[in-house]
Amino acid sequence: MHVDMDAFFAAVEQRDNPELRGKPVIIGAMPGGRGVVSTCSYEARKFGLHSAMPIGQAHKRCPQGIYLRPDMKKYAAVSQQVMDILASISPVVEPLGIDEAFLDITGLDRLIGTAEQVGYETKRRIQQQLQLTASVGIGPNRLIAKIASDFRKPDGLTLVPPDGVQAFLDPLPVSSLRGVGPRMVKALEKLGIKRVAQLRAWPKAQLYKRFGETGGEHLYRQARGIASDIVGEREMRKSVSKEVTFGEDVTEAEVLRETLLALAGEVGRIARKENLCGKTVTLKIRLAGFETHTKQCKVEQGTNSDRRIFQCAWSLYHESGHAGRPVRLIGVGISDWERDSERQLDMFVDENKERDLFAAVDQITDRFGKGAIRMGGSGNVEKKDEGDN
DNA sequence: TCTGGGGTCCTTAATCTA
DNA sequence: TCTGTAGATTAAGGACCC
Repeated sequence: MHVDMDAFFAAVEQRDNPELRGKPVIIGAMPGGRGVVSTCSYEARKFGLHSAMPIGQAHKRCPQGIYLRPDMKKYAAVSQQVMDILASISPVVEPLGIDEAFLDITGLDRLIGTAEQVGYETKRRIQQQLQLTASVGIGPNRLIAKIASDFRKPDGLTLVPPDGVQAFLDPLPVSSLRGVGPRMVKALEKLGIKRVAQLRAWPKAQLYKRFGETGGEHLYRQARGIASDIVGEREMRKSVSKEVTFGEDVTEAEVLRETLLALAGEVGRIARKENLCGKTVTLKIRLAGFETHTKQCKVEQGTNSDRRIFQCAWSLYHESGHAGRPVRLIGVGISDWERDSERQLDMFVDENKERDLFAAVDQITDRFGKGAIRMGGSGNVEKKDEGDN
């Protein structure tokens, strides 16, 4: 089962401010500045507004709308309440972003009822406890459940039985499928493919030829409703990053330096809070004209220090060859986490540099196991790069 | 005309390594 | 010890998602 909150940010604001109810509410950038619509109420959607629309365009179409900046702290708190309710339905909940989640509802018939009854009960609890509506999709796997929750929005419930998958998918536009965005839609349209049924008619070999092994396989499976039915925990994050778009393009090095320093501080703070040390630092810049570049460098030892992150990013900026050009956006991130065992081994080797090499090898083997080191043919000792040791 | 911020995953080309 | 090569890794860009 997939549960998706309706117009989440806007709905929370409307719930908490009765004067906003029934009105077009737009959460995102403020008109006049740079930015896009994050979420908007269904009243605003009547004017053609939608997520990711440039804020100027939105304001043109709906000048009477109420424009608000997002209050992420508040939404995160409400999100936690939603997740708690979902946890009261099933022990297996996999959050997906702030406003949606997958649930494994296998075997709940004795406890709550049929799959459909589980869906309605979930909606009822969210409505009663939080005064918010959610849309629910139920299917034999993640793909079908996810598409189904989108099928009757807002406040909808769609159940697709295993033998109804193909009939459900066939008439849908290919853009309903996961990973099919504007670019892929265009590419498929060129082949005369607009709906899932048309996609399904294409042989696997042809799809492989046009979209590569990964892309082709992905399309082939999705057109047939084949996907994983495993609901699990959320995996560990793979990167931490912060970026800002300036109100006006910036050329002065001092402003960029100060900004980068602040961003590196934010990244470092989050990494330290989550006990993560990254071995790769990435600088992102977007120049006037929306020309975007990233540049990364490796650090010998994983880091989450503000200073170190900033130093790397700042030298990357100078190496980039873009110094002096007007900058629209600047950002920095870290990734490629250092494993704990890796750090311990590095520290141990550092401490023992001056000692007899072979005595050190014995000690390392004692402490970290035989797999931790390997002797090279010319007698050099290398750190082993795989395995938990 | 305008295009945020925080992510993930894929592709491609260059480089390293067994 | 030298050399060609397959496979892995890295760096950058881009598509996509919420």
